[in-house]
Amino acid sequence: MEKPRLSESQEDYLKEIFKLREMNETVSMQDLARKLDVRPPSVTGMIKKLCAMNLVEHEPYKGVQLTETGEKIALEVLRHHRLLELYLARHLNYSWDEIHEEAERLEHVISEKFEAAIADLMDHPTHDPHGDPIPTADLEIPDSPSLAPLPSLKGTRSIVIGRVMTQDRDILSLLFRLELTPGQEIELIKNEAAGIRVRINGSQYLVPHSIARLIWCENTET
Amino acid sequence: MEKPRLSESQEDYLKEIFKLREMNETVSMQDLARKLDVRPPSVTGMIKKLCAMNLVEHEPYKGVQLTETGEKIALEVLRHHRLLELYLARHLNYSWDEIHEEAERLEHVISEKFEAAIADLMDHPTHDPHGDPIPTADLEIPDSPSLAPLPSLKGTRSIVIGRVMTQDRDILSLLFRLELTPGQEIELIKNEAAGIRVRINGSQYLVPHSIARLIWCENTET
DNA sequence: ATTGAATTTTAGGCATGACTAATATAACAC
DNA sequence: GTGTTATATTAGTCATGCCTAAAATTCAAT
Ligand SMILES: [Mn+2]
Ligand SMILES: [Mn+2]
Ligand SMILES: [Mn+2]
Ligand SMILES: [Mn+2]
Repeated sequence: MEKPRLSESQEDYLKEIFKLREMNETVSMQDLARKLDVRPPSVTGMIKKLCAMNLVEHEPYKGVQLTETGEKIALEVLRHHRLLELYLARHLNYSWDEIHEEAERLEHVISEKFEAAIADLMDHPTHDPHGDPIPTADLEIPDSPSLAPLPSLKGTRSIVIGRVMTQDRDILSLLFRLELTPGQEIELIKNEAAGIRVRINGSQYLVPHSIARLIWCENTET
Repeated sequence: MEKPRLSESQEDYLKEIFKLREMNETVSMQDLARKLDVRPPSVTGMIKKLCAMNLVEHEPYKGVQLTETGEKIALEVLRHHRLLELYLARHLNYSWDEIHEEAERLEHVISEKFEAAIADLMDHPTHDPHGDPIPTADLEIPDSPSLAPLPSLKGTRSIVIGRVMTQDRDILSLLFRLELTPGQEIELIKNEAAGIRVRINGSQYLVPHSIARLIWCENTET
């Protein structure tokens, strides 16, 4: 059993399969093409290779799945990514919307030593600035509070944002200005046709559904 | 005039040409092949491309030279590399012999934002842990004290190490154990056939010529 | 069951950046 | 000057990872 180091592309494929699997039941070739910003034939080719390496399994028209080994690698890359995001924010004064892009490149390039160094420095954090869980050093996903998308919450009450499900710079920068960030306590006023009305630190907003559905909150039963 | 981002390979070629030029009068295709650890035909091919991009000039059997533009890029990469080395040593607890390898990969991947962030954090340093000058943000080489290789120094006197001319991990780790690092004051005892006899912090060594010639010292005229 | 649409794969190409084997050219020693 | 050696180039391959155009397959709706 060799360990021939994967290419950046291959690492991104595995990582993306993992992330898509977290959301959807099944991961299609097209999903991958969309997320990775390549054409479908490229996905076919790469998946074929990853299959041959026993990193993924593929049932045509049914979906792609990671093998044990493939998942380990995906988690390794994800750990790099999320540790880096937090590090850039905390230690290098990156703003909320800048960290993803930089981490996307660095994740493939840092050594295990680098990973360990920043993890130590930050006291082995469990979540990144977007609320995404950071896999532990032995590649387990840390426990997270159970979360639900903002539009699914009923009643009028006070809740806490746990995670934002986007990496889009424009949306992130908007969320930041609206103080819609993980850890923030918000008051649920009313679920209206156009969006969710909330109060945050005194001021009231109507958060459009397109945005509200990206905001997942701690699901404290009333 | 486009700015199509160079590949890591191309950046390494430019950087290596610059570094070789600092030492030797002329830079041959073979020098490059050796340093970059590729075969000569690969160099021919790449140099041809870099010529077409107006980043280098090449007179066969005479040598390779950077153009203005090529040199700017080389300095940019070199700045990344040396800032990173210092950063890894200072902020992430890397040892002297580990920094080069990591910086070699990171240098191609960090953004200008990252560069500026670590430069700020370290108060715009002028030299890396090996004593190599760090090009400034506007890509000038900072003034360094005039240095000379240890074996070339005459007389018996006290001098200060300014720079070590190697990136070899084994040699670096040796130098570190012997306290032969930039900033270190050493006492020149005698230039012998086998090497240079010196006293450092009380103890005496015979530094073999193969190593001594890598140690450049501030040339304080007696 | 049939048909039309969506999904996926095949076929064929292209750019990069390496390689080996063979050839050409310059430099140098006599 | 000639011949030998070091240096450089050419020619031809290969692996990656992407692409477009076209064909195949499955799904879904009637
Ligand atoms: Mn990536
Ligand atoms: Mn994140
Ligand atoms: Mn490099
Ligand atoms: Mn250095």
